[in-house]
Amino acid sequence: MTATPDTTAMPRPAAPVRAAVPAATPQTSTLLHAPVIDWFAVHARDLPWRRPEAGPWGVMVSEFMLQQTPVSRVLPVYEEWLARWPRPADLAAEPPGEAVRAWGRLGYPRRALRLHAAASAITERHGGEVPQDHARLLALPGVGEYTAAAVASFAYGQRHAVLDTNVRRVLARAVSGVQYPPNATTAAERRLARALLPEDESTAARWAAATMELGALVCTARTPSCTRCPIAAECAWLAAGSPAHDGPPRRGQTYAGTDRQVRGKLLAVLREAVAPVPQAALDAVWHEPVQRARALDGLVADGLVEPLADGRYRLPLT
DNA sequence: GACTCGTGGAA
DNA sequence: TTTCCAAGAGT
Repeated sequence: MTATPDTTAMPRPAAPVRAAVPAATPQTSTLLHAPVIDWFAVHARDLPWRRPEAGPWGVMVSEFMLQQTPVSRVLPVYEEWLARWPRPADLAAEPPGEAVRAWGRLGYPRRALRLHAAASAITERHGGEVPQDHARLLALPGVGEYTAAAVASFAYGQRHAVLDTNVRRVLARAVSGVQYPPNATTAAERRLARALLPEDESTAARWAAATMELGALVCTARTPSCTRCPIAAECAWLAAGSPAHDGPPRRGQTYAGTDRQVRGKLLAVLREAVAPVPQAALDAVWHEPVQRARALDGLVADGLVEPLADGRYRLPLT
């Protein structure tokens, strides 16, 4: 286990005091790796994007769809998507509006637009092959720190810290001894995740998938099944008596009455329509004209909706 | 860092 | 019924 420097600029006077995170010693790592990886070997779900035939493109599509959306709702859309667009170039060859339509009700439809844009970039810049390099993945539209690491790790077997909400929760409990991680990912969490990463590349990739799956199936947000947990004996949170979360409340998301709800209703009309939609059809989805106009303007600004010269609207052709 | 951005199922 | 929350990214 190599100690990773946590700063790139070495001379730094008055380094900030770090939170008292339990040291991720080599002993801690080796203690956790085997149980979690062995558990994964037995309990991993048979998800289509984990099968060899999915390939890097399948992995990437699944990662886009799974951003803030549960597996159960992604499954059918994923299958249709890969059947229709088996390669990035297939998707890039169609208008972005078709991606938005096929996205259906997965939510956050800008992800569909970004996946289409990513497919175009892959086609143009990478010869139609999903890049392997983390930096090149990160440069694609809609690919952030998590997704770049996930594709590099799951599709190409590389060694990366894959920090999603599941992994963050597992580490918060097992190592840091708290019920929930902070609202936003911190530098301390990244340090911890990197320190816990197995040295061996393929082991690291399995560790990433295994910790994620553990968080999804056992170490869940609401009612974790600690009796089924392979590392219950090592869990700092359990050892501390499963103390309740303290600190600021985790942000709830109100939805009713927001612009997001209005945008969703507007876009739903356009997804179902086979021809451009007249203004009146959009006016019918929301009573309040100011908010309705703001939502529609936002959709146009985002490139999710295309206004026509005759006053009608449609999903974007370009 | 704080916000915004959809949707629907489960507790 | 209301609340929570689900493999985040971009601004």
